[in-house]
Amino acid sequence: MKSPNRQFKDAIYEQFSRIGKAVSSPKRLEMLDLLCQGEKTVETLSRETGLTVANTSQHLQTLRAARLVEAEKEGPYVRYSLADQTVSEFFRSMRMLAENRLAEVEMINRRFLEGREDMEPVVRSDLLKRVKEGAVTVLDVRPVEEYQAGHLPGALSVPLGRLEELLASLPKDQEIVAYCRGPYCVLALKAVEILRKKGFGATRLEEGVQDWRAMGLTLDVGD
Amino acid sequence: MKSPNRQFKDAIYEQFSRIGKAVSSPKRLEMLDLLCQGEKTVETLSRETGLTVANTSQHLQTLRAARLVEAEKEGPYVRYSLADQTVSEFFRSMRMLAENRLAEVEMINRRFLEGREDMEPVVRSDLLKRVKEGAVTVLDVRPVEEYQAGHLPGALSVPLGRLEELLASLPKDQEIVAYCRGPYCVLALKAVEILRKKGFGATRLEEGVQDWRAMGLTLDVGD
DNA sequence: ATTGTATTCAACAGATTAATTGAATGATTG
DNA sequence: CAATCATTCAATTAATCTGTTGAATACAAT
Repeated sequence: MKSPNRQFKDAIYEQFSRIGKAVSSPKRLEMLDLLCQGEKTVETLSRETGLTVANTSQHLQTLRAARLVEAEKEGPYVRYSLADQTVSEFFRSMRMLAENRLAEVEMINRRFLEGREDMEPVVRSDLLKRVKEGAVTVLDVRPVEEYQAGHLPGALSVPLGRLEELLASLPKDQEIVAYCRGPYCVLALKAVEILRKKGFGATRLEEGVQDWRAMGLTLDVGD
Repeated sequence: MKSPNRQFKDAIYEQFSRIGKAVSSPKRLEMLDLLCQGEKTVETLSRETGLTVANTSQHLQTLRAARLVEAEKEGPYVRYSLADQTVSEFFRSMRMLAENRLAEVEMINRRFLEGREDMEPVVRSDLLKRVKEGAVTVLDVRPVEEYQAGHLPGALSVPLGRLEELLASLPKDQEIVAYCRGPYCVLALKAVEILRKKGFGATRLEEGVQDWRAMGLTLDVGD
């Protein structure tokens, strides 16, 4: 009974909604965010999200059905990764829409950061220049694999768990800037807390590598 | 029992998912797409989408709860409009992700366009220049209100319903280009069919005004 | 073969959602 | 004041989705 025109529209928007359905679950969004940092196994994602492995696997299959991620068997593991760089851009545009439009996001942020107000994110405009001049040390405090998948030029890989043991190799008299996965990741926050307690002049960089990429800056890959 | 860290993450992704939930329904996406063309009343949207008015109203409230659209009472009507230009950009990024990643979209498109293969979209690179030179006539075949909300510089407003009566005023010897809401809108397709039947040299422009805006081009507003 | 590990499948209960219907609101017009 | 119209609300049903559980697969290592 439907006109071909309506059939066409229904079919098209039905397809579009596959993307929407895939990103309508908080946990899937968390996974996508993690995958934006680099590929990960089911188990890793399960640990990071706090879901059971079976549940994680199912969510990943939902994401795969929407073609947002891809799976690849590697040894005993299955490695999931973003299907495409445009997925990362889409996720970022969604994140920014939420930040712009949903006042709740800022409220939650503020409440969580309560008592760490002094953690103002540093200005990033001339950061790279200062890194090159050796005037500042930039730490990538994410897991090593994520550092290898892409990091800011000149940044050192110092996973949060190994920060304490690497403290000795850091310059006491120089400004230190730590970054992690982005504004909603706590790794850099914790790193700065530790560094300050030990007497370092440390600040947090709010942006993650996705943001740098989106700003048109090139990233270093590997070691 | 949950760590504050986890509570924070859950809360944040919960917020992000509000956007995702809002765009997880085909009908809501169709509405958003329509609202990208300009503000509309509940009734108009109901007519365009083929939903009951009550159902349309409910979907609009879902969109409003996610802060994607805003409602404003105007006389006996309630006018809904996009909350923000970034919503339009987000929708576009979602549309393009679907086009890139979901092969089904192209298949549906091709099947629908079957038999109109000659409707190849025109190259747009030098279109505006040729419009200025008067070498080509551009028709905006959407409803007048949408034309007024924003249209290509130099385009004439010729709503599809009034095309027949306006045929006489169109140049027989000149190239005519028709555009509408975008690649998934059929208005321009129909316009071109009619025009060709009457002996005009007409082609279709696949991009809609959102695409032009995204390309950084300015639009004309009003008459 | 057997064991162990990573992942996936299948089935279920509980929660959420979409569409329908009919009634209610609320403002404007006669 | 009554009537009309656009919109919203409330209640219902059918469908879909999430997370859990326990079993099944696939594949190395022993």
